[in-house]
Amino acid sequence: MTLVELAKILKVSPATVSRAMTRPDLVAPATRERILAYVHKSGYRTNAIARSLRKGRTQTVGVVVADLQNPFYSALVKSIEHTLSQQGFSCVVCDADESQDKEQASLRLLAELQVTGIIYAFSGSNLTELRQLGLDGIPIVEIDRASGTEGADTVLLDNAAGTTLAVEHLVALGHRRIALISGPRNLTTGAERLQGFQSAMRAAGLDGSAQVEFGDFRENSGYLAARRLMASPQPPTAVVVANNEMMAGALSALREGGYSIPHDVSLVSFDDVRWARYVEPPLTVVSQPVTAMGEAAANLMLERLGGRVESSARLFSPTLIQRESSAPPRAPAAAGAKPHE
Amino acid sequence: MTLVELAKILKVSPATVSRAMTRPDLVAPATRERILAYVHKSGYRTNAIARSLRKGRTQTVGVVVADLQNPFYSALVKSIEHTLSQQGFSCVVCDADESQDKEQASLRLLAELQVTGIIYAFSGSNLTELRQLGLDGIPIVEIDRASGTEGADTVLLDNAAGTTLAVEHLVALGHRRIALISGPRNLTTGAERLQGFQSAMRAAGLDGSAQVEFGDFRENSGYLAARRLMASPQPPTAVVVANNEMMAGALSALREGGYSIPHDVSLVSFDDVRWARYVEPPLTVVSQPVTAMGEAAANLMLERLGGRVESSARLFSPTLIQRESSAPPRAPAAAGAKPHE
DNA sequence: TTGTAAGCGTTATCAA
DNA sequence: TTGATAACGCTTACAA
Repeated sequence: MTLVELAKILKVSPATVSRAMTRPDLVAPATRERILAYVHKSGYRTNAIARSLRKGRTQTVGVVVADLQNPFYSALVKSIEHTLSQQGFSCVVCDADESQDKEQASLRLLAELQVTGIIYAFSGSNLTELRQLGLDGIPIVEIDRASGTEGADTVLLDNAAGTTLAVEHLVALGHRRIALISGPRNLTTGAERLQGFQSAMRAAGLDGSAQVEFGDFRENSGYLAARRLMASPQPPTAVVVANNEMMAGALSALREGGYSIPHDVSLVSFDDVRWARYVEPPLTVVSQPVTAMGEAAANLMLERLGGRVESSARLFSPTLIQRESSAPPRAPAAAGAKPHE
Repeated sequence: MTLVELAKILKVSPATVSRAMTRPDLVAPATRERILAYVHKSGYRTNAIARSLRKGRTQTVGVVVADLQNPFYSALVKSIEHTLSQQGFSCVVCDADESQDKEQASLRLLAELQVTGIIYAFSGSNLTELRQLGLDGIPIVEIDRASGTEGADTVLLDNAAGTTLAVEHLVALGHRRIALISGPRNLTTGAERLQGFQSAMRAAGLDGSAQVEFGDFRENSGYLAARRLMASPQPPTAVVVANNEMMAGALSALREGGYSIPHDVSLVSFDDVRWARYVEPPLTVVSQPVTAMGEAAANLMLERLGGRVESSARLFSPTLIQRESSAPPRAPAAAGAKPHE
């Protein structure tokens, strides 16, 4: 059923039917009621494709995240979808799978779909290409990870504050040999968490470069990094892990190695995902206000679409949630002390 | 940049440009190369909206799930998106939030968007309305939960086999007082898991109706159900939980109540989500082949769009993964025995 | 092999 | 207040 057919049946012009639905005030009450009644009865639904072509814009927002299965991102997407759908927007969700190729392909597809805006968590694509992808002129909200795209709104965590919180907590417990399992340096979440770690270590009079292992924010890289750390001549007494996926891997590695947590090694990770509190021991984590961040991203997008021109940046603060994976080191770890030697 | 502008610059007709991109074989090699070279250089991207309007169909599939944050569904969505995006399809993802209203609204939106098909996990909407939503004629693949919509393809788990597996495992361990935290009976996953539980109990000579508590597949209902069970005059020695969200709630309740697992009560739940193996104790679960199910759903959709007419049903089998949350009951639970009395 | 022209279902402009 | 008409950007008969 199309609008023209509807008009024919009702013996009015298509324009009138269209107006009755979108600008009811412009239509005489009697006509309006008659039209709306029939529209309702017939189950007619506007063809959004035709409308979009005519209006030159869609009611669709592209959402690109690095990994849909990471509970942090799925919570983010849920929150974004919830906020946008209430305003009549649909979300085309793309999973970049932490891969730049997939991210590029996704952005290309979104450009073709003429999405009215994009909310995305950068996975490393070459930014200059972004504009060439046909995405010029549409609002972009970057979430979690910034790409540096100019003009984009951002919804970010104060990442350095997050690792600082973690380090200070561990130092207060008496740890000196603190390691970091970091994310990639080309992502802001990787670089900033690393930087926060190192400056907090220096502030505590410790060497922040000594024990840093790099992963790719995926489970397996956390596993490997933890193994490397524990195999080193002076294994750390505490490890900070830069995201929840790598933490899962690190946990496996430590269990496999027979280490008791927090007895042999303390652990602090990012993201207060569901399982963090059910795990044994319950994890001390740096928590992000993920629902609020998703809402903020969606609202920034809505504001932009509503006409805001100047770009806006929202920075959220992490909080430390102390649980049982962090405790004082087994023996006072005097700097340079080498047990078993 | 539109196709017409492109044509003007290249001094060919729009039709030729279109053909060069979509049916290259119909264009003379020289013209074709000249066109494609410039298309590439200019960064021109087809306007999918215009194309869809003209062709009468989109390359967009609607995906509706009950709860994006439930790791089972996010894994499903990831798998679906992965498979479909490789074929050039986009996914509009909607979170029904276990609510029929939201589900209806989502389906309405998808109808307007002219999605070319819908993959969805039913949340209880009135089926007859589905057709009136303007969704008639497009392929529907139901996943996880069936609504009974005729003509729809289905990708389902053998749910009854799942609870049967759980009950048989617990009976073999010596349990007699086995309870179920069930999902809602109006969802097939709720009804079938309940039915499998009851028939397996009867097969073991036990009363399957005695201890069944109903939840809504969300965390809090699992918490409440577990509390009710443990407060009963004869608390169960083992509990089967019908999904992972309610399991999280049940776990909280049991820990709060000071019960030791599996010493005081054994636990078996559904869905081998990430945290099931990191939790203390690691959970015995009925596992679904979630990635394969997502792929199957996406492939059924692609086949349908490719022309298959007869409907197709894929049934997947659950497997039991034994971990440490299930063990023999503390004392041999002779039927009718009432310790402490 | 290429061009012309119609049309997909809306909405905006203008005229009545 | 309503209607006629053009246009959004593309694809596809059909014609040349």
